[in-house]
Amino acid sequence: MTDDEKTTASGAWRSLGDFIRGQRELANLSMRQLAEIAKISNPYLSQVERGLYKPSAEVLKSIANALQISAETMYSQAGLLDSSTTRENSHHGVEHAIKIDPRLSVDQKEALMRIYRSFVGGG
Amino acid sequence: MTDDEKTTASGAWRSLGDFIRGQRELANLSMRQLAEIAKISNPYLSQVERGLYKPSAEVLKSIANALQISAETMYSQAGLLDSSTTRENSHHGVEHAIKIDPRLSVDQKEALMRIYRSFVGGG
DNA sequence: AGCATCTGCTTGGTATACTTAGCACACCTC
DNA sequence: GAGGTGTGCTAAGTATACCAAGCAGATGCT
Repeated sequence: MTDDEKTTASGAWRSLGDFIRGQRELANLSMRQLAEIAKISNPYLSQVERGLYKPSAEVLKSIANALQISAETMYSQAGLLDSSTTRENSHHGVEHAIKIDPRLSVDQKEALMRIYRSFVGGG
Repeated sequence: MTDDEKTTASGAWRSLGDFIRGQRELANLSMRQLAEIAKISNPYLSQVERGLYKPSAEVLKSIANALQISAETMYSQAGLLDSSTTRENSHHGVEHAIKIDPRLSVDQKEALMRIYRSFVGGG
């Protein structure tokens, strides 16, 4: 590990900072302005842009919001969305949909899964 | 502010915890097992599931990974993705997924639909 | 009974995300 | 020149995310 690259703020987070700074300059906002809108402190924004800290998802979302870009893009830049999972959920289709349905209880999910699997033969 | 509802862990985070616990039970994993896979400590997982802490996006992603669900779904549950990005996930979920599954026959689809609707109360 | 081994949870500490106050330099206006 | 306002950055503190050690109850085995 070099001095340039601290354990807490290496690689991806640095490029995320660059990305944010780029977007901020593109929007013609000063650090204090953006910080104000995003409801974070300007020193903190400074550290984030230079890759010294890895901001929490909440902050990330807030910044994305302030910069008028989608939170998804932000997370993607931050490496928080895995490449494969980004767009297509068609992979697991039914099973995935059952899993994440908030209206089903655990027992109901298990029942549906069992039936579905018996239908398609797999798994 | 009441004693039941601490400032740091109210509302949305609690339901996120419930969601995680549900998924964990669905996968038949103990806390220690899931914690092991997700590379977090089991006490921490305990607190998260009970809504005492709001986990960072990294942890969220790791848990999602361990539970074999998409990080996007996780963030969505955590309220970290704005409404616009939630699109195809929970909205037409199960019914749509069943409809377009090529491995199911028409009869099987109807059966699954009937069961699903009976679970969620007719919709 | 007694020991082994699960389960989830509590406690107390460390690491780090985040803030409030303030520095140093640049560009104005008087 | 001195004072005012803009920029980004540093330093020191607080809040909180996260971990290691260990407790209490449930189950099972001999």
